[in-house]
Order: sequence, then C-alpha cells, then structure tokens
Amino acid sequence: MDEHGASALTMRRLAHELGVESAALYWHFASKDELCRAVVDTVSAQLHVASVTAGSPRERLEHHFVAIRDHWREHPSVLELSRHYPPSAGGDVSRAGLELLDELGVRSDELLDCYRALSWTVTGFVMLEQSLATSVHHRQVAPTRWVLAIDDDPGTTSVFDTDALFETTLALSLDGLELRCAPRVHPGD
Amino acid sequence: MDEHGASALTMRRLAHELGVESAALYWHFASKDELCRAVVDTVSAQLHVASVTAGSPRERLEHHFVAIRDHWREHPSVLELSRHYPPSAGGDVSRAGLELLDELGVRSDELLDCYRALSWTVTGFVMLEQSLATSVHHRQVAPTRWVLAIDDDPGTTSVFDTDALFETTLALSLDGLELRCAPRVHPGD
DNA sequence: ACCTGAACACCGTTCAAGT
DNA sequence: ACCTGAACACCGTTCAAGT
Repeated sequence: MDEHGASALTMRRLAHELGVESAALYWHFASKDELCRAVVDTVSAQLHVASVTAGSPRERLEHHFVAIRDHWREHPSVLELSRHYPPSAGGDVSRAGLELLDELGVRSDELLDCYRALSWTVTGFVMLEQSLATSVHHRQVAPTRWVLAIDDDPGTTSVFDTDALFETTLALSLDGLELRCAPRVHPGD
Repeated sequence: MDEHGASALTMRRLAHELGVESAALYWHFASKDELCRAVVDTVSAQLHVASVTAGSPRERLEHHFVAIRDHWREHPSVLELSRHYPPSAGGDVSRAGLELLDELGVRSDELLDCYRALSWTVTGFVMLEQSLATSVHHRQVAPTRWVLAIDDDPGTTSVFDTDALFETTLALSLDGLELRCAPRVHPGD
C-alpha cells in the first residue's frame, strides 16, 4: 500500500498476492472494512514513541510529536485509510504524551484537553502534508519543499518547506501551552 | 454528497440524477478526477469569510478560523474529497487572514509561515473532527460531544466536546502567536 | 455540439460446493 | 477449518454511432 497508494489495496489483488482466491479472504475478515481497520490498528500499534529522557520537558515534547509525524510519514496510505477507520489511538503513546505535559506543568484538569489539541494538530498536519502530493497547485521541488502556484499567477506563487512549517506549527502550540501552565520564564534567555 | 457521503458520488448515479447516461458526463469532464476537482474548487470558492470589523485583531482572527471550520462542517464530504484533490486554497480568504495577522503585529517575514501554520491546524482539526463519525471507538452523544472508549476498558473512557477542543486548539496557537509578535500584554487584565 | 448503447476491465460480496 | 468457482450488482472509462 505504501508503495502504490491506498487505492491499490483490493481484495482481489491482495488475494492474488497471497496466492489465493479473493473469496477466501472473507473467511478471515467479514468485510474489506474490517480488514482495513485491522491494517490501521496494526500500523498504529507499531508507533512506539521512544521515551527520550534527556533534555527539557519542552524538548522531549517536541521529540514526541516529531516521532509521531515521522511514523505517519512512513505509512502515508495507512494514515489515508485511518481517515475512514480512525485508529484506536495508541494508548501507550498518549500516556507518554500526557506524562510529558504533566512534567511541563500543565494543570491536571487540562492535561487531556491539551494533549488532544496537540495530537490533533500534529495528525492533521501530516494529513495535509501528504495531500500535497496529489495537489494540482503544488509542485514538489525537494523532499520537503513545495511551490504553490495557482493558475500561473505569479502573485500567488510561494515556496515553503514542510519541515519548517511543522516546526512553526508545533512551536506556536507549545509556546501557547507553556504560557498557560507556567508563568515562569526560563532563566538566562 | 453531503447527504450520502463522498462515496455516493458516482458517475452513473450523478448521470442518472441529471436524467442522462453516464457516458455523457465524459463530454463535459475528462474524468471523475477532473469533476471532483471542480466540485472542490466550487465549494472552496463559496467560503467567504465575512470580515468582521468589530473587536480586537485577536477576536477577529478567532472569528476567521471559526468561520473556516463552520464552512467545512457544512460540507463534510467535500473536505473528504479535498484530501485527494486539494483546493486552490481560496485566495481571498488567505488574504483576509494575512491582513489580520499583520494587524496583530506579526513580523512581515513571518506572516505567510504563521498563517499557513494556523490554517493547516484548523483544516486538519476539521478533518479529524469529521472522521469521528466513522470511528469504531467514538460514540456521538450530542452534536459536538463524543465519548471515547477502547474495548470497553473503563480506564480509557473519556468524554470530550469538539467545540471546546477547537477552542483549546486555536487558543494554544494564537497564544503562541501573540507571544512571538508582541511582548506587550493587554492592560487591565 | 451533445448524447446513447454497448462493451471492457475492474470492484466488493455471497454462496453453494469442494477438501 | 479453509478454500474455489461462479455469480451478482456495482464501478470508471471508451468509442462507435446516433441527432
């Protein structure tokens, strides 16, 4: 799938690749729906965010979400699937994230809401990032660099780097987060 | 489509609804791909963010993104389509947004990057919000209220409101934004 | 210029029948 | 328990042929 896109996942094609007739799959899975959910759940479970113990809570939080982005970038078509079959939302991963927010000083009654907000921001970002590949208005000029041009109107032409954009997106949210939990500023900055 | 989902958009079905044979559509559109792009572009163009002139730049910025969220919530299946056929990204809308960021005091060399970050955050949010409807693990208990329960494990059960979550998501980013552009705080707060 | 009819190569799914 | 073969009702797309 990650080679040929989510649309390449076909009961007939999958069966053929397994050396079996397509009807045989229906003994193992009730429907394609169920099979897709299993795929999403399996790949979601592979998302193990290594708990970095070095660095400030803020830095570890950044690593946390960078790891999540990287994971989905490696499995673009599964994220595409997960739009229709949302994952069970890796319990371990969110547990690790919640702990980091706690260390950062987020009020305990805001922990869940804040982590969800950050998590959605990151996941949504990766979804949009991956949709660039099929955009008529975006042209890829490097692995993470894109030029946006609408109808060759030079007024709308602009270049951007998704790595830089992700950094900005994450930085804005985390800055806002630090602001609301600890009115204290890092010394020596 | 917004009634029966994006998968209900079928060349044969559309043709039937127009009282015509499916092959006839291919005189007007080269492919379903092109037709979908036209749908996305049309609905994207209908996104007119009313320029609220009252309130602080921050408040108007909030209105701006609330309007964008509301628009896509009214056309869920089109946003679903736009994952594969990204919109030309309403030029007027982003122009209005950039102006608001400018008024807020964002440095001009950061304007584009910051607006894109906010815009992606919001759009990604709505995408995820809409995917809840098909989630096996989420149950809708009110228009914007969901309960998350994984395998009936009471330890993972939690309720959340997407309106509140959106507010948090937006607030975090905007707080971070204000922090980086104007080190001045509102008087009398 | 615009549409039909029929065909082609695909889908997901079901189900009797095989082993 | 696990699979096949054949069928059903769908797809998107093409293309000669109609008006």
